[in-house]
Amino acid sequence: MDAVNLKKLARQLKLSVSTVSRALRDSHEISRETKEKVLALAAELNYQPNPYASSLRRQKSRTIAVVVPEIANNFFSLAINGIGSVAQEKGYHVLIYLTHENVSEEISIVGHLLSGRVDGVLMSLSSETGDTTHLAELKRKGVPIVFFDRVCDTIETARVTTDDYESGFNATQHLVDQGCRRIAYLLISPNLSIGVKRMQGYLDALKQNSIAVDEQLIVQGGLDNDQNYALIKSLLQRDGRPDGIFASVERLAISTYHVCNDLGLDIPGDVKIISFSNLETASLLQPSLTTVTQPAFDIGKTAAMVLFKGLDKKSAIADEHIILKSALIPRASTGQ
Amino acid sequence: MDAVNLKKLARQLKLSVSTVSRALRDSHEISRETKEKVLALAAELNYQPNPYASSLRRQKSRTIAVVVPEIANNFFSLAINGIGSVAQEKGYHVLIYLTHENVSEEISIVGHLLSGRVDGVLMSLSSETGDTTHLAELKRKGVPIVFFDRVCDTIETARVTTDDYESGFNATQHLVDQGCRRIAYLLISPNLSIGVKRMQGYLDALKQNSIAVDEQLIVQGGLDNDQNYALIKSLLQRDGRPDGIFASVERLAISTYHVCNDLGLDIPGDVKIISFSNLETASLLQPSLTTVTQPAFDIGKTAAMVLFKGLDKKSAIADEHIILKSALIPRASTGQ
DNA sequence: CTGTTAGCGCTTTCAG
DNA sequence: CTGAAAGCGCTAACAG
Repeated sequence: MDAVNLKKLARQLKLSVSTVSRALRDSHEISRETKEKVLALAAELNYQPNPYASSLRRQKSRTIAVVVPEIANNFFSLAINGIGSVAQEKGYHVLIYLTHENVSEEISIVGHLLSGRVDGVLMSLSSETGDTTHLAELKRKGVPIVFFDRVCDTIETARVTTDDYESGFNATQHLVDQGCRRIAYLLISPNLSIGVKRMQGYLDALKQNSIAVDEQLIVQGGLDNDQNYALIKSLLQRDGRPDGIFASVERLAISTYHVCNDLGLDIPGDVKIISFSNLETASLLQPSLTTVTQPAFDIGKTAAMVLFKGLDKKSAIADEHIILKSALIPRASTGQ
Repeated sequence: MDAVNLKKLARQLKLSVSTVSRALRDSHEISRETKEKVLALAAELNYQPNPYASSLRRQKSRTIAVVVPEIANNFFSLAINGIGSVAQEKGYHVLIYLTHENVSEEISIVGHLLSGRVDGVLMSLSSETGDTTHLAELKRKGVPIVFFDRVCDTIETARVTTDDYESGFNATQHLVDQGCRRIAYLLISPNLSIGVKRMQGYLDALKQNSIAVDEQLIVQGGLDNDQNYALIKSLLQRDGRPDGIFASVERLAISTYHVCNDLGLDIPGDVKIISFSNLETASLLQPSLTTVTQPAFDIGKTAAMVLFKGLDKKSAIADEHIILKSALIPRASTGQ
């Protein structure tokens, strides 16, 4: 009984379904009065077009998928905010898929996306993802993809990241400038573009300062916080303990704080720490963390804009790499 | 050329479209060999059913909407995780909508949801939401809704929250037990069920301890952190400064920390603080925050389960209030 | 067990 | 400017 559809509007207005449809889409080949009548009744009955009928017919859904490893993570939350802001403005709907840092889940999700459910995909890779044939397949099937943050360089499409190499370099240089000579680098996965590029910056900064690389100081953690805690603890208990630590992700910096706390190490007296982190979290830490802060919201927003530009023009997404600058912030200010 | 659909499979197998359809849905009225042949070809061609055709025909989309005020907020992120875990298991897709704590956005989103795009809605109200006719309308149109955390008591449907009243009471009692007598209560909106119920617990706890309520100690902040900072600062600079503060949301506790820091007030020496907060954030604060921790993941999971139960049975969602216990944790442990 | 048929609600030719 | 008709891909009667 409820179901307000075109047929009902047409019957009530004594018009054909197609005329009503055109009037609602503001077609130029409909008279002004007819349009007004149609719009008026549509508003009165609160007509909502059936999105699935429309999607089926037009072969586009005005829906995009956002595929991220996790959501309880300030970076991804902010990025999703950015994506949402432009999606909403463009009248697109956003489906969220979480891989939980898990390739098999990622593959299964990407498989679903072959169905035409979405017009495009925004994606940040899981830390387990090494092989990328599932992504190549998605691309091959013509689904527009834009990668953000954790990108895939082997697929010809747009990537949006921060200046990972430069900020890795600068972060390391910052520690050197503070007098550090034994600088550790913490990462969570060798698969991830971000960890690798930031590390390249780290290595080059060391070289430029004529500091020998000590493999022992490069620590690869994982997804398990307890394990990371243990790894970092043993790093800080070794003789020849590092005097500086560069954490390539926030979570590792937090574990480092906990370790220092428990070992009674003074920050920054005994060990200086710099990390990729968002400011809010950093400002909670005492003494506050020196951070490299990514413009997470803007990364999401930019990635979405690039995708929509492609969708609007119905052209393939350009194979470009957009790099947004992150900021090195020596000390997060506390309150205001 | 690509488009693998039922017609193509049928042609290639010399079967009718309906037989193929039934075989894929594992109907019991199809022979085993036919099924196997169909499944084999479907797998080979990597057939993905068109979700929109199916949704249109069946009038259900296997999609739910999650409407939340924001996403860069640990509680909602975790709740969405919980929702996602059960949605994925049930084969449902999750559309995310953000209201940004804004009624007008909420109304517009709810309006979209009248279209039949989703089979059900999981929702946490914006802090501005006073009038709820848009929600009543959604309910009236037959869209199943489950509220979680920030619920709407005037709509007959399921609500999932923590024990807001009890934990408000216990939090206040905890401060009294610590020797506090001038206990302030911080909230962000008088519209929100959570703020009100927690406050009722606060008031009753004071009464039970024969402590007079001082209206001056009930501070209503808002969405702007700077303003909250200022309000809390003036609260702590008054003569007759509170000796205990109960923040009904994490964000207000963090502002309180910043104020105390800047005013040189010792926590918990000068003022004791307890707040609804997640443990991870609390453990970053020094000295660590005494918290009331909500089972955010489980709240999301439970809300989703209640919704899916209704969808499975095609019955209306029961008008029930499910209450999950939150935990009062005197001190977040640091490391590990 | 399999096929034929009739739509779901919408957009879009093609005719007037 | 408006209408009639076809069809997007799938499902579900209804036949056989």
